[in-house]
Amino acid sequence: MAERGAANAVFSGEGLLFLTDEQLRRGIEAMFFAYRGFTADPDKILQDYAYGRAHHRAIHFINRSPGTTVNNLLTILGVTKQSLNRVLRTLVQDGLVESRVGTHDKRERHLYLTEEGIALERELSDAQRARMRAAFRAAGPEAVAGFRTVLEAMMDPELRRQFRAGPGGET
Amino acid sequence: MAERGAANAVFSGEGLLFLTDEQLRRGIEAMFFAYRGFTADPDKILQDYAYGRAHHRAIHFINRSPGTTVNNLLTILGVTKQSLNRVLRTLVQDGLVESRVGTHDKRERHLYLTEEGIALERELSDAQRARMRAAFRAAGPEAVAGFRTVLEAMMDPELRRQFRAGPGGET
DNA sequence: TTGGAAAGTCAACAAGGCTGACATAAACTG
DNA sequence: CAGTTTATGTCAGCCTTGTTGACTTTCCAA
Repeated sequence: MAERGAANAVFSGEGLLFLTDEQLRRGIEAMFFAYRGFTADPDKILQDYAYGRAHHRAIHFINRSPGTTVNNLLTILGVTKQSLNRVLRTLVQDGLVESRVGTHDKRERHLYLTEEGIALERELSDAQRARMRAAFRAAGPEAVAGFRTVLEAMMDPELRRQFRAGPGGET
Repeated sequence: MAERGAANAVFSGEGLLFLTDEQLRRGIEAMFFAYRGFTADPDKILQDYAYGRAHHRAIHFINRSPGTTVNNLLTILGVTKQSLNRVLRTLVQDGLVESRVGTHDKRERHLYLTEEGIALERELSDAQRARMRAAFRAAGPEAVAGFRTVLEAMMDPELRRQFRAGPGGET
């Protein structure tokens, strides 16, 4: 296919970046292949525990924000409560997650990782961080900054807000 | 290029980038949230056709490499042939994909998009490219270069090879 | 020419999304 | 206080998409 000209070009101090359909297709495939690598290591570990990605996500965000409520988790994960509940139930039953009734508001359940939960979280995130660290080192600091900038720009506005707010910000 | 500082730091001309666990966690979450945005638009369109992400992936890679075989697709998609076959069957039945018996090797099926398949591919990729284009424009050319560098570094080596080879290269 | 390998298909099962309906307890509101 | 809303949990059932196992057809090499 022919490259499109001015309509899809962005000028920078260093040169011209053509946002041709072909360039964008490369970006799309890069996301697809990279995400596979991104999840590969945790997925392998999870098999040994008979858990899936859904469990990993729950464990990750409970670890990030100990004491977070079910509702907070629902917002961040973007799944239905039935879906999350199924996962949460097995994690509580297996003793990886503790669910405490709220003190302020007794309707809420505050979620914490147990010692065992923390151990699995560490095993999973060690693997994932190792790959991320290797990629960041190989790519260099400026590439990492660009990586983050583009990823942020790709998020839905509401998710971007959540992301920027960080662990403390999910009221 | 970067020098190593302390165990988790990388030095660059512009400053110190600490690869602390916290920084890496931010990178991990950025991938998670960005992938959600990345798939959001096509997912919405696919609902109208009662298709899923698996159909999108098949359509994408058949469009990228017309005449590719089922086996080629399997390698790229990283699923079992049974899983792919189910998706392919519905696409063929619905008249979006044509499957031609190989001339050279009659065991092989060569896959092509029909006119209708091309139309859906365009609708899906237009949506996905629009978001990618907006993100690339907002982030700027240097960020885009960094984005690609990090994503490549995150891929499994075999997938990275596939990615770099591009449409012509999946022998 | 025959046995194994490769490509593809069909069947059945599991994980993890989804919706809808409903229950309970706590908090809030008029 | 009565009625409503909110937070959570649960049951039932459906769909997509991953898996393994068994099978057919085709190709190729000993």
